[in-house]
This record gives sequence, structure tokens and C-alpha cells, in this order.
Amino acid sequence: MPATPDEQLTYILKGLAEVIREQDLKDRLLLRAKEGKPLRVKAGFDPTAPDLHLGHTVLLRKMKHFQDMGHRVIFLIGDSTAMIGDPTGRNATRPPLTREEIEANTETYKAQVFKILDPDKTEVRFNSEWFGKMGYQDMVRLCSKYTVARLLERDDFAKRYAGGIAISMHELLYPLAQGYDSVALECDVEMGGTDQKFNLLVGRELQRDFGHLPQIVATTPLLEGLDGEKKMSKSLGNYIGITEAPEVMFRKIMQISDSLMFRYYELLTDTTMSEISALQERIARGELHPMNAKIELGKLVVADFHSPAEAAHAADQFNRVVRQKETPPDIKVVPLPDGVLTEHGVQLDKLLARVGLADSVTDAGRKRKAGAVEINGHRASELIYSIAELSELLIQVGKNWRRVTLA
RNA sequence: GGACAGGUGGCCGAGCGGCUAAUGGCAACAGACUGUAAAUCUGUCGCUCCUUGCGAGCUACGGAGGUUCGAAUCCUCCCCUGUCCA
Repeated sequence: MPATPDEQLTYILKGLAEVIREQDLKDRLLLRAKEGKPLRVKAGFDPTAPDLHLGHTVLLRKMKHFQDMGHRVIFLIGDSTAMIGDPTGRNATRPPLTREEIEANTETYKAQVFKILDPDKTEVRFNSEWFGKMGYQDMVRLCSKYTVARLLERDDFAKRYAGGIAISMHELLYPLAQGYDSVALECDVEMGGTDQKFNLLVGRELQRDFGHLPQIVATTPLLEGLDGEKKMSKSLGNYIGITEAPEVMFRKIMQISDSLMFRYYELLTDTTMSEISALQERIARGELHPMNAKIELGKLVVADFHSPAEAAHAADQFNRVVRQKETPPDIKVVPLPDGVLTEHGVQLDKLLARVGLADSVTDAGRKRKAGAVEINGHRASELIYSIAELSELLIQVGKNWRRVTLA
């Protein structure tokens, strides 16, 4: 439903952290509408980490909104820039990925992003298309278009430089390369998280330099991770992956704090701001238990990536397993490993380590002595566990379970 | 090329010849509490073995050698990082 440029602007601005510049976006919408062309909206992704989490979906959802307005989204896979990786302090050069790895990762990406994006309005591109052909002289020419001082304005670089922390040359290339992507793709808009602002702005400069119209920069807020403090990221482990099982997703949503819940409502669902404040009021008045609001959130999110039926099932299972402490239905069944049987029973520490309930035998001993081990419903703190007359051991350590069959 | 300062466990950061598997913080894991949570409190937090003990052995403080009864701590060379000077 191609709306008027003004209507489009309103729809697009909702939920964006910042647009540079709003007037430019308005002008560009008008210009392309006049030409009868869709806007080209790009966002880049690193091919080494094809596991998307909810943090990425804030951006993807927004890209989808551009598609809803009839525009074209470019999903750029930075296969060349992957050698650098967006500088965040580590300065290792990563080995280039092989063609096979890139293709495998691309497929994984597609399977994930098309849960949100419309494949018909999406172009999947690789920056090796242009960087692969670039020679030394081209690279030098590109470098001549930006100054060291300007690169050092980047907050991350500035801090490291001031703090005496290493910055390798190739890291400085990353913003330039990302900016050049926009030149090569002739982007009207580039999107990214607020942490990408610097890189996105470099694109504007380079485009101007190459005689193109500078892109509009649109940033989305960074989603806080499950801890509610740091941004959601895989390496911090505070994430919810979009391919995770319904039950896992649901459980993780239930883990977030009550205040974070509203942020998630805002950034991860289509619930409007007024609906969200209504929820907050009802909770404040005691009409709605926060837990129930969170259960609703969990269902909404799970339904987005799975189905409403699976979401309901996940909620139900959560209620039974976690709240009523029933035994989970899908416990991993493993046979008794070799070498853990003694004449009086099984050597628990080894067993726990072998079946993956502890990191090591030493770790298993610690957990056992700390009272974290439960077998067939009873705490087990002794080293040797007698298995006379038993056909299986139902073992729980924290939130992990194993069913060990005794042959 | 020269002068100086550094490189410690997942991360930050103490230690500067034995009492050090190495203080402390963060993260993580388990227990208690709860709404399932958050917050809080408690405990744990290199690996292996066994007779599970304030047990034994192994591995660990950038790398390789050396001094010493004994080194994360001293010496030599090398690698890496930063600062200043050229």
C-alpha cells in the first residue's frame, strides 16, 4: 500500500533511535516517488556469526517496515570485511572465509532473516563483489578520501588511542570499507544499531565524494540482553536466538526483569506505546500480575518465530515444569557410560561429568558436595550411589536433567 | 634506530624468591528466597586419580633457556603492546 511520502515517514520514524537527517529522508522519499523507484535500504551483516538473536530483529523488523512501504532492502553480507570484523578492541585479523563457509552461512542467514523480511523485496549481496576486484591502488585511492583524524573521532578508536590500547591499521579500514559498500550499492538509506552511527556516517561522506547522493542514516536502539544491562550479544550469553526452541525462548523471556519486559514489548512486538502504558498502569494498580504480562510477552515473541500453537504449548510447559516443578517431558536419555560402576554402585562424579551434567569430574564433585544433585527425587551428596534394583537414574543438576538407563 | 613502561586464570586486576592453584572485582555455576524472575544472601569457581581427605599427582602467571634446595617473582635472549624521541 504505497502511502504518501508523509505517511511513510511517520510509519518509518516510529521506533527508530535516530535519523540523519529527517529532512533528507523526506526529500528522498519525495524524489524516488517522483521517479517511481523504491528506496534502496541497506544493512550489513557479518558472515561469521549467522546466528541471529532478538537484538538483530529490532533492526530487521524496522527493515521490514520499509518493505511494507514498498521499498527495497539490501541484505549485505560482509564477506570481505569479515577479515577485519567491526573493531571492538580485539585486533586480530581473521582468516578469510572459504567460499563454502560463506555459502553455508548465507543459507543459514536466509533461513533466519526471511522469518521477518519479505524475500521478494530483498536483495542479498556480498561485498566481495567489489572488494574482490580491488587492487592495491584502488585501496590506496579509497584511503585517500578520509583522514586519520576523522577516523580517530570514532568513540571506540578515540578511547583506545587515549588509553594506550592497540589499534591496528586494518581496523581503521573497516569504517571505510563499510562506507564504500554504500557507494557500490548506491544506497538511499543505511540502517544499523546506534553503535553503528560512525560507520554509517562515513558512508555519507564517501558517497558525496564519489558524486552520489549521500545516504540517510537510520539507527535502531540497541536491545538490552537478558541481564538488562549490557546489549544483547552472543558472546555475552545474554541472548535469545531466533532459531531456539519455543520452550527455550519462552523460558528466557520469563527470566528478564519486570522493567525490561516493557522494553521488550516496545522493541520486539507490534504492541503500541499506548497499549504498553495501559499494561503498566494495570500492573501498578494491582489488576494485572507482572508475571501474566510477561507470559503474554513470551507468547507473542515465540509466536513470531514459531507459531501461536507452539507458543501456547511452550507457555503451558513452562507452567508445569518450572512453576509446579514437574519433571520436564523431554529429558535426554543416555546409557550408563563405561567406567563409572564400582562394586557398591556408580561413582557419581564421573557419571555426572560423562553425561554432561558437569564440566569435569572435579566440577561434579563440587556440585555434589554443594547439594546440587538430585537423583530420582532425592538429594544425592554421597560419592557412591547404589543402583540396586533400579532400572534408571533420573538426575537433575540445577536446570539440567538426564535420564540414565541402566542396561 | 634510541629511551622508558608493560604482558598474570573467561575478563579486569593484585602479588614481585618459599606460607601462592595464585588477594580482590566482574562474569559463570549451585543453594536459599520469589511470581518462574529481578534484587538480596550463602557457597563454589584449573584438571586427573583414589582409600573423598583441610588427600595425592599434574598443568598454569607472553615464549625459550638459566640462577636457586625452591621462581609468577631474579638473570639472559626472543616475541608482543603502549608512551616519548628520531
